Amino acid sequence: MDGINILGDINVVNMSGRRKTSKRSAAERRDSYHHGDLKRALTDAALRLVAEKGPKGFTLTEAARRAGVSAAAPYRHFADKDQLLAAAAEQGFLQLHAALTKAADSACDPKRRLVALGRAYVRWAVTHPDHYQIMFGAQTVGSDHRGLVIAAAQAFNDLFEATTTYVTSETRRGRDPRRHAGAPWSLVHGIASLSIGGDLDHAGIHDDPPALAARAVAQHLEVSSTSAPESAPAPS
Amino acid sequence: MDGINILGDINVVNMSGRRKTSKRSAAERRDSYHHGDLKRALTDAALRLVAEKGPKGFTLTEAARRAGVSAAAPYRHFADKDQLLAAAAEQGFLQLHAALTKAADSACDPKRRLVALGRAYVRWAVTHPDHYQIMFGAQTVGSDHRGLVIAAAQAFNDLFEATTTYVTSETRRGRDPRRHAGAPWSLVHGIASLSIGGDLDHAGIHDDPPALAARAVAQHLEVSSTSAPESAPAPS
DNA sequence: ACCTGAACACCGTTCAAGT
DNA sequence: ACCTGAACACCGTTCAAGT
Repeated sequence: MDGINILGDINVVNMSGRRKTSKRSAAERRDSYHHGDLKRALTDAALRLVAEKGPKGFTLTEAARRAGVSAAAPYRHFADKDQLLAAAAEQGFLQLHAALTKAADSACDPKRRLVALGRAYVRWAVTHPDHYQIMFGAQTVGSDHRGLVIAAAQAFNDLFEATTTYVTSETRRGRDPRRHAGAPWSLVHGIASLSIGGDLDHAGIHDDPPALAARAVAQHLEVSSTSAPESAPAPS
Repeated sequence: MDGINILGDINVVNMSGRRKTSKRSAAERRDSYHHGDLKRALTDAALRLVAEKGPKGFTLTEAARRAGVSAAAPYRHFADKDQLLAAAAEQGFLQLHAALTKAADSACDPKRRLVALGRAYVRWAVTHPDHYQIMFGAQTVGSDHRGLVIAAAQAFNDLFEATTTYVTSETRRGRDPRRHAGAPWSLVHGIASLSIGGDLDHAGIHDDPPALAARAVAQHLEVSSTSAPESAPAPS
């Protein structure tokens, strides 16, 4: 096995020792009968298709074509089309979780942390619109994909934890702090969705979405606070 | 023409005078060669399909089948599948606009009005999840459907107007009040989306979504205000 | 003016057969 | 263990032909 997988790109894997260097298209990159990391190649293709043609532009056949395999090949790795999308969504939630964790570590103050999380959430969403659309297109809840549900819960839990910490530190009655997480979560998801959908732009709201999120979360936590609402906080 | 159209349901229209009362399925309701109001029957079928099987459960063929016509018949009324969805989305935005207008009239105080709008927005969304999913599934922005874009703008404008009125009445610096509409809009859209998607429920947030919206908007407008945040305002 | 029937390309999925 | 090729049902769309 002399093949080397390059994560995040189509793999040039070969069980045999042959080399073919004349062509570079996805279909030509495969030297042997076996692909090597078809699973990854397919989720990557799904992301690219969504980025190019929107959520409805993804088809299993086209993804297989781009990966250079037959239309039946994906079924060795995914039960069906939805399971492929679920796998892509899971990837997304894991990345989002990582981004949120990193943002949370950068702030000690409970309020600043929640603001940082809101900004990081929206920033990740708008820089990965293809992922984000798949994550909330394939309904996370109804999915029977175990990993997806867990990964999504982890990402959302980052917001919940920060909200809980803030609420219990600031408020006199700390009962049911989970209840207070609905608003900030909805706020950042709404900004992300409307921004990716182009609705904010179309309505004449051209603010930088992450900055808008930071401002809005800060304002929501306390009306008289933080930086002046006129000037958005500087991105980290 | 003795046929009478019943808005909001499959029509029992006939150009001829024949009657057929034995069956009641959609396919059997049509007595004559012509349907009568196929356009409406198709958008209704689309809504029902989305309600039953989710946004991906809608197919033009199945909608035609339920309306009792051939798969080719819809093309006399809509250019393609997306145009049918756009028409359904337009209906939705008109209804939402009406609901918001009604809610706005019920409150004079700028702040209470914005709160009422937020509650009405989410209430309409969660009581019409099929419509709402179509409205934000078929991306409103990129659509070449003139009526849809206008209807959507009207609905959003209800929120903008109320926000502008509030901001200029309350704030010292009233420049660019449109900018302040992004947060409340994102908030109510986020609550509506996450609620319809089942994510809020799944995360253990079982609040009544309209009440959550009212609370969150009120809190966003001013932290020390209105009714106690512990008890949700009573629905109108 | 509106609808049907047949046709075509394309997609999701299955399965026997290849490597 | 992984992939291909052929097959089938189904969907979107078109068009000539019916009422």
